[in-house]
Amino acid sequence: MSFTLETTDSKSSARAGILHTPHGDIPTPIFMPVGTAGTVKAVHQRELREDIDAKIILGNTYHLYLRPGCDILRAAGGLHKFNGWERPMLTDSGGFQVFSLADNRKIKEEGCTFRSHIDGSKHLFTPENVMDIQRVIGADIIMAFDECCPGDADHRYAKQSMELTHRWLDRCLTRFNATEPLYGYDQMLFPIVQGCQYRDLRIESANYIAERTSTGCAIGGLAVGEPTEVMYQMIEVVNDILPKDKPRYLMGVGTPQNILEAIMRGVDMFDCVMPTRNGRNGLLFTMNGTINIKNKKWEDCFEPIDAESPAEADRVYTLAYLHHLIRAEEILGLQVCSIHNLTFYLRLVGEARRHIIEGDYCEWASKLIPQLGKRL
RNA sequence: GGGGGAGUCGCAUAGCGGCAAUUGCAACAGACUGUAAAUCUGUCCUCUUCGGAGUUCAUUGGUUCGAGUCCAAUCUCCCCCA
Repeated sequence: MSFTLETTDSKSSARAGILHTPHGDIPTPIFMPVGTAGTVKAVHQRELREDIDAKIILGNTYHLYLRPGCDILRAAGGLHKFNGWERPMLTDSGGFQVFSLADNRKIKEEGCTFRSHIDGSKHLFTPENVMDIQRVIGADIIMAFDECCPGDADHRYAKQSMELTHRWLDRCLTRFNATEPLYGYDQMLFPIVQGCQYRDLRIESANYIAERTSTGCAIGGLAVGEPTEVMYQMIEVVNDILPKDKPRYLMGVGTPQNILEAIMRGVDMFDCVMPTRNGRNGLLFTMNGTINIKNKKWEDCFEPIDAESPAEADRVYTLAYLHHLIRAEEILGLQVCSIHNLTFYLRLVGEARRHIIEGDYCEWASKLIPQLGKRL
């Protein structure tokens, strides 16, 4: 299990590579569709494989632990067997839920206690049991348990939070190294850089993580309320320190523009709920900007959603029809929007990779970024 | 023909003397970044320099300081009995 760095752009930090996993190779830069509960919402696996051509999808430790639970996942033989996805998977550790479910949790040195959003029951997540749960889920790449620090945290809080995340990382590593994979293939553990929007903390954290990874590094705690420019600066600071021969995963980001900017700064892997969630809410991403398909202006636009798309839904259905589906709250509308957006995201990173290899990434990206931000 | 009931901002509703007027739907926009999200927010009589201003509750007239609310007549619709 390793990472092959193929090309580094001469005018930026952009890279093209291949991440090797037990369930297949992943070309980078890559976007990973989010499948929190063991399913990419509203998307069948056939479409995920054949139309979208997702190389790797995510699952979530917190959500899968609560439902269906470890007993079922273990009995199924892991999440790959349970949901039938034969390509690589990555699980987030529940660190994001420390942030997003802040009203239902309490952080302690030992770990984080959650009040289940499903039935109110209490659950303690520790670095140790989060490793154990991710062994049971069996994803190819698993994440360290961290605290995703809010973007507006003050320096004092951000420092304490980062130091806690570092101590938790050491415990994750100890447990991970003391346990064996359950299903006959290796798993990779990615540690996570924190430090909020503070340069000194990001530097400290990047160094800490760089010394402790053997597989890849994640950058967390970004796109959580701080200005976009600050996020870009933090990515630069961190990627200057992280090992060049290992993949860098920017967690939870982001818009198409964010992704191109981050690739330029040396990021290799992305995930985000944006294409699926915004898709279900009627927002389509295109190379020319975004479309709010709910808007009246699309009611009589009988053009295909995207005639050039590899996804059948994009070629077969028109914008007017999709407008109708979403207006009528038909389930197919959610499916088509999700398929469209994910196909777009995967094509975007695929194009990025091609331009990195061909040597004109910066020209291509700088021209495209302003287009992507437009509203159609 | 007789008796009873009802007319409120696109539709459906609330309203029982101090109201530009409740709620739902529809409509028109916006938000969404390691998913408590097929969710949430705003606007929704007219004009506005966003402070307000002006017209409203079938129609007309009346009572009252004040009427969507009370009274009378008219118009329309629904139900029951002949």
